[in-house]
Amino acid sequence: MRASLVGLALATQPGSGFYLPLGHQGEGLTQLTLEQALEALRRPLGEANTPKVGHNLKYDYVVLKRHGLTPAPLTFDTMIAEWLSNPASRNLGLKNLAWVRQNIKMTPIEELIGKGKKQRSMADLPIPLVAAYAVADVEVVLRLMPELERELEERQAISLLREIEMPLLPVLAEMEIAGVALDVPFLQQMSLALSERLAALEQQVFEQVGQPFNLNSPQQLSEALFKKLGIAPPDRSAKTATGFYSTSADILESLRGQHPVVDWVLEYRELSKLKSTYVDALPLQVNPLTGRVHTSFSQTGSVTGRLASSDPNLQNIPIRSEVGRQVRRAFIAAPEHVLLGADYSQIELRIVAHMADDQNMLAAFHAGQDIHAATAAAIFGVPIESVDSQQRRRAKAINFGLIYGMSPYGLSRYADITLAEAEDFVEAYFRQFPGVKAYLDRVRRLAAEQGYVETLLGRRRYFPALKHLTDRNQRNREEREAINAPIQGTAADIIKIAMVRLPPALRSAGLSARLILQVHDELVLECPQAELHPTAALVQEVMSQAYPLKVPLSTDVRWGVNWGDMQPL
DNA sequence: GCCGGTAGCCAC
DNA sequence: AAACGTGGCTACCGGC
Repeated sequence: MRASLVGLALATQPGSGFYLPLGHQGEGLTQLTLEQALEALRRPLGEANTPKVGHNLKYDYVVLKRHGLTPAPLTFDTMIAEWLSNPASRNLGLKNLAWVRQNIKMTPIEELIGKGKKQRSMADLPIPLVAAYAVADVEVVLRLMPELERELEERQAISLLREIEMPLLPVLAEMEIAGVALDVPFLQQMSLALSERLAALEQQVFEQVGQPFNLNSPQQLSEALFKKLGIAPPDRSAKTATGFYSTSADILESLRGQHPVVDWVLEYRELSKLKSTYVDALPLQVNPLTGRVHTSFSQTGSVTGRLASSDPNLQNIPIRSEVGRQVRRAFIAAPEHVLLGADYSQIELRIVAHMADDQNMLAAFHAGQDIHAATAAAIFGVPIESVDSQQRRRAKAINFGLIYGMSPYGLSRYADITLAEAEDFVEAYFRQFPGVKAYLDRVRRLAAEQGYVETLLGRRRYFPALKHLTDRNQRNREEREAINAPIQGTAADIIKIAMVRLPPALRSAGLSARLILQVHDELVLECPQAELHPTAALVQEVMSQAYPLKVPLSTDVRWGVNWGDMQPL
């Protein structure tokens, strides 16, 4: 969203490439103005009978779209293809890919523009140099494509590419371009208030410790707490790799009540995290041209099929604490618009119920029950109406643990219960949900035997070494990853289908809402106020019907003028 | 000044 | 802090 167009390299086959210099400093375009050149490109770049392929096409799409050009149809992206073939690939960059797959040594970009402070723009280089570099890029893509296509067919991933990932690409690009509005004065006011509170907390801590130090330094804080104040570390082994006693929130929580500074440090940590990561950082990310924040969605950034968001990451905006929720209130709708949020309810557990074909779990979802309460009722042997909050909380921990490939040990830690209790709960759980038990055993076996696991739509994650692993820790870790991947990945598949279908569905219905964010199980749209109800109904329909399971895909919709205060529809 | 590792923590 | 999955960002800190 910040780049400008310097030139365009195109090729129809290896050896045919050419380069159009469009934005070089004082050179090029001797015959045409930039506007004329862009106008001449408009039709061929959009020509339906001429498929476009490339590497990291979302980047090209965003830059071209900002210059008034919409490349289409986009049929093959070698970066996405490599990632689909192996989501753990470390060769997603074109230069790496060319080397490992074609033995082609490509010139690193630093060799042209340098790096660090002295880095220059492509626009400042001689045109022939840039032309050679850019043409190599497009020709290598054409050389890589047939091999990747064959491999995807072999691995039965070609339909994932054609039906999901390639259609998703322009959807993500449009979301990035749309961006989201931010209430900067609101955040600035918040920043001042946080500064005051942080300074007060810091003073209180310094007075207790007897001297000032850098409260943001875990090492200095460790010294202060466990040496100067003589607080007893809860566990001799709780030292970090650097030899200091850990000061993590977990540890500090367990020390509450032992010394007043502990509460102050915890509050300081919470507030300084929010201030530095969100309150102060987000306003700096507002694009001066659009006045909005444009995240970058990485389509190849996870091993499970999820998206990742960066610069800034808008998939980890706080919500759980009250001050955190305040940050979310800074994300606002444009004038005359509202934000529409739609999220899948318990999608991962529904996927487990479906894939495990567990009759008890399927029945709970069919009955529309609160799944954690229903789980508690099952494992504690009480009627669902008499499940208390502690039972529900423990059942919820087990359900989460299930998705993460839990061990009783991990559960005991997370749910704050003894190991023996955790073992009892897990045993009761599997007795009540035998289909789930059988499913987990099956996934572990398949991961080892065939060397991969896959989602309902065939997205694979490979575990080539699992069969031979003798290291217990390593083996258990890979088994947990193998259990989690099909669950998390199927949820990712499903919301991607909804995202691909939503824009044409909105267009057909004559509605002008735009997708602006995706947060794994949630979509956020910016919607004209007057169109809220029909849009909400359509979004709910498209999401719920994206991929029919044995249980309904329940979708909750909410709206608000900001992302922090949303009310159900 | 740049880079990478570490500690810690935000989200789903 | 850890044998419970997937990510990204900030501050610190030491090396170059």
